[in-house]
Amino acid sequence: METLLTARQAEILATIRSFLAETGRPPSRPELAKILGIASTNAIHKHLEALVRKGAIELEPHVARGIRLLEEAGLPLIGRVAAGSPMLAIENVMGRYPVDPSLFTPRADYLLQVSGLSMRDEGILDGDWIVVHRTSEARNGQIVVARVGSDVTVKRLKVRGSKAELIPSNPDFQTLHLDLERDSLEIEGIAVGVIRNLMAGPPPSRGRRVSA
Amino acid sequence: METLLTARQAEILATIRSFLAETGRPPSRPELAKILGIASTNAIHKHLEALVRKGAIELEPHVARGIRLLEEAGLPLIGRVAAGSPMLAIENVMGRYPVDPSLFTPRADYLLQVSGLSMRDEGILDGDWIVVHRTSEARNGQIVVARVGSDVTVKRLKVRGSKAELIPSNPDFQTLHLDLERDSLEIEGIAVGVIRNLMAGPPPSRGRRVSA
DNA sequence: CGGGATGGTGATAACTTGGTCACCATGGGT
DNA sequence: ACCCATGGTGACCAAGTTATCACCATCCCG
Repeated sequence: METLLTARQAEILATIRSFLAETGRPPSRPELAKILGIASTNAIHKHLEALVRKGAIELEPHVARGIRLLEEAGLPLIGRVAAGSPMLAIENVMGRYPVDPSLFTPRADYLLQVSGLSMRDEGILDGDWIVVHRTSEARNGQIVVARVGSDVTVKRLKVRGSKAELIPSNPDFQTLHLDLERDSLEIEGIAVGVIRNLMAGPPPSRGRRVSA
Repeated sequence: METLLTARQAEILATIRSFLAETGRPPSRPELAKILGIASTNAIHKHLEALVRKGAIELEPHVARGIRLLEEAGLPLIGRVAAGSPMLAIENVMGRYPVDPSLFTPRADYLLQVSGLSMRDEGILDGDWIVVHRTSEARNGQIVVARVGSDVTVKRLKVRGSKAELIPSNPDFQTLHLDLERDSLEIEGIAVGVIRNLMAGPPPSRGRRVSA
C-alpha cells in the first residue's frame, strides 16, 4: 500500500516533521513553500496530495494546518526472534512503546525483551527491555545483540585477533568462544540502555497499606 | 512569574492539551469555543490572552493555530536530595528528560538517581534512574522511596503491625528496623520502573572494531 | 461605593489558508 | 511520437481564522 516516495516528496515530509518539532504545529502551504523555496502554493498542494496517495500523511479538508503524520510512533519491542528472521520482522514485534530515541546515545532504534538471567550481574534481569542501537560495528567490552547461527543473544563482546568471546555476566552461564574465520557472528546492534517495568510481573502481596 | 490559573483557565489549558494530543495540531478559537460550549470566539480570545499573561502559553500573532504550550516537557531527574527539602525542590532537580509518564503504571511522576549498591540484587545499580510514582501509600513488598529523618532512601518495604522494615537487596547492607509509633517514616513514592543509560559512564576500551 | 479582574454574547474587518484552474517543463515508458 | 507522473508558476475565490469593537454580568477588594 505504500509506494516509494520520490526524493522531493521525502524532502517535503522531512520538512513537515521538523516544522512540527520546532513550532508544535503543522505547517501551512505558504509556510512550506517559503521554506522549500517554491513560489507557488499549488506545487505544495500537489505534493501533499501525492503524500496522501502514498499513505505518508492524512489531510483534514478545509481545516487550517490539517496535516497528520501517519508514521508509527515510539519504538518497536522485539520479543522472541524467530530463527533466521530479520530483527524487525513483523512476527517479532510485540508492540510499540513511547520511548524517546534521543534519550540514549547513540540513538535508540528498538527494544529487545530479555529472557533468562545470563546478564544478571550487570543488573539485566529476566523480562527487562534492552534499548538497542542498530549497528554492525561494536567495540571490545560493549554489550552487544549478536546472532550466532539462528540464535539471537545479548552478551558482552571481547575480540582478540580472529577469536571472539560472548561473555555472560553470571557465573552460572558459559562464555561462548568463536573463531571468526569459521563461525558466523553477526552484530545486530549494541545495548545503549535498560528499561524495567517493576509493576509488570505478578502483583505484590495484598498486605495492609502504609500511609505517612 | 506564574500567577495561579483560575478554574476556567485551567479548563481551557487542559482542552488545548487534549486537542493537541488527539489531532496533532493546536485548536483554533472557533474549535475551542465549540468544545467548551461557548458562543463567542472573543471569550476564548480573552482567555488565551490571560493564559499568555500568566505564562502558560505563547501566541504567534496572525498565525492560524499559533498556540504554543510553555510547559516543561519530560520528567525531572532528582539527584542528591538536600536534607529536609521537598523532593521536587529546584535544588534537587538535575534536569528534565523525555520519559513518557504513561509508559509505566501507575503513572510516573519523576526520576530519582540511585547512588550506591544497596539494591544490587534487584538489578538496580549505582547511577541508575528509578522511575517514581508519587504517593504516600505503599503496600508490603513494594520498592519505596522513603524519608527517614533527613535521609531519602530506596528500599523494599515490609510492615507488620507498628513495626516497619526497609530491606536492601544486597547482603552487604543492613535492614533498617523502624517502630512507626516512635520513628518518622514518610513514603515519598513507589518505584514503578528502572532506566539505565549504558553509555553514560566512562567510555569502553578503544579496542579494535568488529563488523559483521 | 467604585474599580478591576473574570467570563460572556454578538458582530465585523482583515488576514491566513485551503482548494482549484490554466498553463508550462522534464523525464521515463510504450 | 505519444502519454503520463512529477514538479513548478501564477492567479483567484471561498472558507477558516485572528483581531478588535461595543456591551453586559458577576464577584472580590480597598
